[in-house]
Amino acid sequence: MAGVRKFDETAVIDAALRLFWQRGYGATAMADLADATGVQRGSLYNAYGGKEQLLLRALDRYAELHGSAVVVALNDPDPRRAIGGFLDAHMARMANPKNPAGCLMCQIALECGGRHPVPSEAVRGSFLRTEIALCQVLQSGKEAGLLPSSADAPALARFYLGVSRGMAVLHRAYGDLDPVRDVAREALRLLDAA
Amino acid sequence: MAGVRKFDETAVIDAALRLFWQRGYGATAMADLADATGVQRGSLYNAYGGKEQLLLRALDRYAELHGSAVVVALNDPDPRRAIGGFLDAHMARMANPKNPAGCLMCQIALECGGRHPVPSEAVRGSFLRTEIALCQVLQSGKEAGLLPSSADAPALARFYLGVSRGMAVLHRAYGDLDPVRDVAREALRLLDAA
DNA sequence: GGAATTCTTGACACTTCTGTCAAACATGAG
DNA sequence: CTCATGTTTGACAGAAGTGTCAAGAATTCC
Repeated sequence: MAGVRKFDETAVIDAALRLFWQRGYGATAMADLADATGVQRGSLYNAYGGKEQLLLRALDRYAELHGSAVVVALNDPDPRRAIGGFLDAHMARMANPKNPAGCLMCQIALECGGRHPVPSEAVRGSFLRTEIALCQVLQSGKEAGLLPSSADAPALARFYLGVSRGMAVLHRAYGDLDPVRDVAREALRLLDAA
Repeated sequence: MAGVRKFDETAVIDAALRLFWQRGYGATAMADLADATGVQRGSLYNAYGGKEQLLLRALDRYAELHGSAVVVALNDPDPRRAIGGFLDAHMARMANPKNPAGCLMCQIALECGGRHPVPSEAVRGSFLRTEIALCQVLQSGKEAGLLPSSADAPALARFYLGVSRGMAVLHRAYGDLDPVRDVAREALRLLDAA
């Protein structure tokens, strides 16, 4: 193999991740990416094929960077701690001033919904995987007697998924973490109830 | 006043509402609006000034069309019924196949966050008003003894605001109302607990 | 009816974006 | 050293978008 790639591929994907997250898909131009990375536009097309593929790579990278904390949290066998950690992981991401506000997945879900089937499907898959992981924790907790037998694990999983998405929207709209903390705290109380 | 406006202004705003909701702000071109309404682009600029002002009008119209049901629901003195009605109003909007998926306010909150201060502020104001209305219902309910005195009305208000936003994101991502219903049902249980 | 005022229309200038390509370049294999 | 292969570069073509404007059209007021 001759003609070796000169730029740092991870740096390019990270820049794409950041720009798509900050500005959205449509408002991020290939030229912005070229500016941010110092890589020529032509090279980006050569290496990745186009903007949409770059978005898909960015979505994967996002899951890799920010999904792992979520997965770790959900490994806790105690559902209350697991869900608490799940919400905390989201809040930690939002509290980090290096990250843009909100959540890339929500951003893309809303912007690309319908109009860009491929990234939409990727986001849907990510949501679904989260839902399943939440459901497993809740189901196990129920079987271990840590949750009342009346608890509806699939519905609760969707609930906490929805709550986490709502937190991201509020963070983006308000630019403040306080309301987000309130949402998480109240949401968690649902597991204490019984 | 001579030279009377020929087109139906409400129809134009409604078309703008629909397009911005469906496609987002950036992806909707003035030409799309011209096509959708049969009004020439130049007339739209003459009448409204530009795209951003049209968005603001659309946001107002959205609040007028879809906010009233929410307000009515929150007039109920029983907080549980009020919040239930609040969530139902959102679900009724999403269940209507004539409406695009999700929620225009969320769409704009995410897309315009930071980059377009004026509409962002409009959305933030709408969120804030909802929060206040929710808080009042909860506070009154607390004072009437319909909620435990331990209930944190401002936090619960933010919680239900966040839940409603999360429901919109899930609706947009999944294109299905079932997960949304689960979220609402579980969220409402928080008021039963005590 | 005439005049003033406002709206409409189509065209224009300008900017921005996407995607492509040929030529120049660099590097590893033989 | 030479060649083959893949990368970089800068330019190009084309599409789409925004906002503006002068000329024409229509309508109300006097």
